[in-house]
Amino acid sequence: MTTKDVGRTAKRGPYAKSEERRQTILDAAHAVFAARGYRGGSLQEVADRAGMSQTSLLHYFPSKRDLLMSVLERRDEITSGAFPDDMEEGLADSVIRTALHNEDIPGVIELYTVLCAESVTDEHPGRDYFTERYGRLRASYGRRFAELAAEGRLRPGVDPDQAATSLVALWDGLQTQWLLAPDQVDVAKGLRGYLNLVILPGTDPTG
Amino acid sequence: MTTKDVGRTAKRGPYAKSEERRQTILDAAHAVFAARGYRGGSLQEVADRAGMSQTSLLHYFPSKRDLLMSVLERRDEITSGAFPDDMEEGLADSVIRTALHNEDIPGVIELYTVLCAESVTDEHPGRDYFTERYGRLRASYGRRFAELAAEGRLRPGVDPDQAATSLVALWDGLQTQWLLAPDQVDVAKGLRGYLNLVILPGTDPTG
DNA sequence: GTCTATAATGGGATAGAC
DNA sequence: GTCTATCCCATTATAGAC
Repeated sequence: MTTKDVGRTAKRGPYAKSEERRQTILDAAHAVFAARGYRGGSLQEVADRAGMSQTSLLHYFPSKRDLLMSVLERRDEITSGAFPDDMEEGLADSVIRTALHNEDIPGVIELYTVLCAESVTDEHPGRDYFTERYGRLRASYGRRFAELAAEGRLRPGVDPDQAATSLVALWDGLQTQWLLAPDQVDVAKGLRGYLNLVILPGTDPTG
Repeated sequence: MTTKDVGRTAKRGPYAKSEERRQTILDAAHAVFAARGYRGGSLQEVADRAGMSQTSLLHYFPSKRDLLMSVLERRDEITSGAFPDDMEEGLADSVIRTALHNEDIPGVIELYTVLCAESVTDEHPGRDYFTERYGRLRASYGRRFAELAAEGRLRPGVDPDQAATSLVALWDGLQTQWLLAPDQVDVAKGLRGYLNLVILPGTDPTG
């Protein structure tokens, strides 16, 4: 959205076409890395998809590593709405909505699952990104669960921070199984099941 | 164990040394694939670790793909005891024990996490292995939860099959987070937390 | 900005001597 | 069984013409 607006408001600016080109490349790279991983995907394949030569691609992104980092940064924009801090929506509803939303965007879950696990390998450029991302997610959901606990809406004995870690872990694990057997695994149902166990029903409908 | 026994009982047989060599290679390949993934790891690096040339390695395993499949098969032996069908132990205790056991074997969790996610990429040789493995795990744990349900020890409203899927998903996801931040994530604790939510205490101490 | 050409490196796999 | 030598292919990245 931000990008398109730039394109509209600065259509004749010196960077308008260049920015459009960058977006095309990022789309292509997203698809390639999702389908083949970072190490398994090649700049040539990205260039083919983007309709340009491999060297032209390197004019916009000076290295494969840079390209990956830009893809990861843009992923956050695509899935924004995924984070629980954006509205007065209940935690459970927010999570389920985001899970269903992501299933509808081709390649988003593949990219995330593949690159995340690949990032734990030696010298992988995406490692810091995922480490920091998980830290943020645990802290963010931990706060939400703590709020629920303060309202007496967390099941007794459940630790907010552990619930946050487990929610994120469950989500990731369900997506992995879903990618391998989409007919046998229902991500949203699994998340709902967990959240129903942990969160007690409240009088406030927005809980 | 099987391998060592073969070595002992057939020490002077024609295949004893060859089998030993194969095990050395599999150890090396396990370490390399765990640290760099399948696509990121090279036969040369495996050969270096095993103390032989890359071509000698290919004498024992005709292709990189064959090597990977053998590593995956042997992984099941290394982690045997991981499956809940081997003794009269409670489901929860069995899971926790296996989780702690795996943490102590260097590279086992790395290998599993990295290769599993990598296997969802295009034309990855490990894909069928992980798809079938998940199918077996869901079925196996699904039966265990169903048994508990029949004893009235599953929390009302919890579906046994969904609990099985979720347990496996949670386990995987916790391991991924643990690999990226071992000081901030406790796999066994997270699993125990989930199992305590789902399984009700029983009079039988082995439940 | 885009391309061709190419450098520089590394990959998996094969042939064949010993 | 083990090695050297090599093939053939792919990769990322750079140089430089246009």
